[in-house]
Amino acid sequence: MPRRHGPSATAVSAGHVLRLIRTGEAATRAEIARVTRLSRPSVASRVAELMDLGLVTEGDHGPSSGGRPPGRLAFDAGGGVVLSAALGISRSQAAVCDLAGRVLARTEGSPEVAQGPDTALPWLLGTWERLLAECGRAPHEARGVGIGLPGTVRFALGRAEEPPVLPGWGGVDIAPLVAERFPVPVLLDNDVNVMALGSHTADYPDADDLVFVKVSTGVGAGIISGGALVRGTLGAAGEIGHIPVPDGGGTACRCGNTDCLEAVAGGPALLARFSGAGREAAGVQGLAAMASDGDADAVALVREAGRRVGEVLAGAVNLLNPEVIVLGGHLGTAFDPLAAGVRETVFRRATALASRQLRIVPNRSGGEAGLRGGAAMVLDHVLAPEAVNAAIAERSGEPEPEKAAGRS
Amino acid sequence: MPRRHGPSATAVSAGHVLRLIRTGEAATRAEIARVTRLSRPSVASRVAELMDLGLVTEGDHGPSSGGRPPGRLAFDAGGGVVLSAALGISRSQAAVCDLAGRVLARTEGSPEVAQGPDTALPWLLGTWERLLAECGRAPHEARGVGIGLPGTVRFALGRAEEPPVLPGWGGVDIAPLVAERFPVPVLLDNDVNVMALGSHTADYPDADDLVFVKVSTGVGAGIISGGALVRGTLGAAGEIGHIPVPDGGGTACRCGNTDCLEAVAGGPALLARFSGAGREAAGVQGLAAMASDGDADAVALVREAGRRVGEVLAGAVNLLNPEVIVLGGHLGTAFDPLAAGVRETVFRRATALASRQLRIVPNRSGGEAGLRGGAAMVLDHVLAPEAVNAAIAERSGEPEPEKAAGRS
DNA sequence: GCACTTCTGTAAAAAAATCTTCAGAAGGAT
DNA sequence: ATCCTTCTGAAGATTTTTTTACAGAAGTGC
Repeated sequence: MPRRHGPSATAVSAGHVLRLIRTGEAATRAEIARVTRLSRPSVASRVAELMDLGLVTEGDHGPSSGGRPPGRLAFDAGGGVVLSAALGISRSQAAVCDLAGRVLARTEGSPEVAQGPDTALPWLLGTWERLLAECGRAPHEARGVGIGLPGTVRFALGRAEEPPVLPGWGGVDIAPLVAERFPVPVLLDNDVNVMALGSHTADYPDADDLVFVKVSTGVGAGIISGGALVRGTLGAAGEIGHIPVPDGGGTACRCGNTDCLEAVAGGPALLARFSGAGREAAGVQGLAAMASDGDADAVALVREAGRRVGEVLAGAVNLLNPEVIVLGGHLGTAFDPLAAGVRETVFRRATALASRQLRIVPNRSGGEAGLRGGAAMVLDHVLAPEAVNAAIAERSGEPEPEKAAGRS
Repeated sequence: MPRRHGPSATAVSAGHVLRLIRTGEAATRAEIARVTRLSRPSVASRVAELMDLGLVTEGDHGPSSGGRPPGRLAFDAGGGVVLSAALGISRSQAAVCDLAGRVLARTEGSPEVAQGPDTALPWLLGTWERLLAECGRAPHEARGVGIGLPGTVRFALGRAEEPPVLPGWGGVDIAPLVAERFPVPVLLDNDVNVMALGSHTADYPDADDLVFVKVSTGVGAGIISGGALVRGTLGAAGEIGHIPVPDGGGTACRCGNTDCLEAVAGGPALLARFSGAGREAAGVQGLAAMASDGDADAVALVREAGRRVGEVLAGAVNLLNPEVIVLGGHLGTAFDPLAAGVRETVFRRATALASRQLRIVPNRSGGEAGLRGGAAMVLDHVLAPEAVNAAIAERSGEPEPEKAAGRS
């Protein structure tokens, strides 16, 4: 049966072919031709374009099925890099990641971030350049930048909401400042949202309904629903730290309310109770370490915190029906006691249906969740079929396809 | 400057042109050409295809800007219909809607639905045919079917989850049964989800983060985040009826738990308390009507119910940061007292940031929310650019573009 | 009333993309 | 070792799509 000419009913672009290769749906030219019903030359042309962009490489030969073995095509994770950062008051991280989202080089430290973008941004840009050199990459190889920072961030606007958690960052248009040095897409989001994205992409890719909970000094959540982040109107979605919990005992929270989850189960509250019982711990991390080591007092405290977090999460489970809840943050490193507490209340308070498929799992990315998430965020954007097609068109067409003259 | 030939960097399909016309971004051929940077003949050809499909009509002449006035293009809402249904235990509705989602003809009643699809489906199909005849439309003009039904529905699977709220409907593949009579896309979802979609599309189209709350016999919510429905793994998202409320007094709920929102603020609970105070009402609707008329006892009761609902919604606000909360359902018709109670607690318990832009508003669609939502659900699907392109390709190409022979 | 401007439609030409055909490469099977 | 099968690349032919060019239609303004 001769195929008809011209584009098929469902046009298959180079970006679409990249998706087939990335997801493993088709690994050789012949396979792509079969799956897409495109002719071999068409496939070859698209693959060549992707190779030009450095997004695809020809790997080892595949298994022969009786004839010449196919050239196995693979997504070229090394064909570029993305820059990633996780900013925080007590800790900041920066990394260079490959196109698969793997961390190639990273740094940690430098708390100058709390002094505002004027001092933090130069540090960040310089750090990225140093990290690029460290792993032998040129700055022009960067294809995108993903940044997570505390507080509510207007993803669409690319800046932090007022009032900011990080002093001085509110209302500042950060993306253009970064783009001066790295003229590529710059994406920003809330730190926990980014961690959720990282956990989803790196550790639980099949869980399209995922809630990432960060339990550290503060308590926050990043919500992924149907594979996409839930951000809310102002970017304030996932702020579970200030949901009131029953039997809070009237504990005052820094937000002005009482019985907030954070005031009851956050790091400072636990540390205060720990020292009230005559024990001492080196911060939240120390407490988590002691709980992991089996210290009875610490375990009890963390488990109780888990119960409190679980009370709020039960509501979230009923509301969102997630598939997995990931426990992250410093207290999340003491996974067993924390999860025990969470499970206790979640499975008691949530409806049978909403919790039927629910799994409560650890953050497998450890301290890299934020960095991986930043990379994943911008990779989603940069590797999307439309973006890839646009990149191909730009490479062989006019350099600047200026916007239409009509109404914006 | 001469334009270059061939497809532009961003291919603009007929489906995309339809979107421009539907959203009002471009209303004339010349305008489309300017916006898309397509040549006039290309635009004309795409417009002609859309006219062939009955999706676009040439309306009255637009205002002249010094020369021949442009032919004003408009989305042809009358170029087809969609069938919509909102099934429930005590009430079922069916409607024929135009392509703008407006209800052309509707019926209400017939509680045979509780006997399972075997008896309800024939009624539904027959009712649709009757309604089609009523508004002078042929069955083949139907382009899609959207159905909302109580309980958790697996949207992707097109059937209700076990155990079903509607007896006999669990696990039944409903879409194929409907498609036998109407060979068009058949979409199913939870009734409240569908109402949320209807409220979003018809009444609050700018609110991309919306929570629709139905307060009737049961209490449930439909969540729209970023313009898309939040469904959850099993389709159980939005089941707020069984979130435990503080100070519930140990009220037993039919689900087995205690202090569920539904057990405290649902219709039966309110009616019981009303009659306990020596008053009588004709069901939930009657109670709502009395509250709307200013009956002091009824108002107090509804307002108290609003407070209870608000306690749960405060958590949802912190979690999802919606822009609007729509109060629907029978009790929602007593909007003022209900909203007063909801506002009271929501704005006390929710964080300042999450509730800063929050509006609590009435369901403006009244009893049509479900019907409009069913139409909106399937229209989203049928009028999507890809679907439109596929329809055009099918019309002038091979009738059955059989699937690729490769792996599924 | 007439020139001008703007918008729309048709036809021919150019460009792009696609497919088919042919030739070569590389391993497995007999 | 030779044939066969499968996969890949290159050139030519064909189709589709798009653009340019031209002609007509329908208002406005002088």
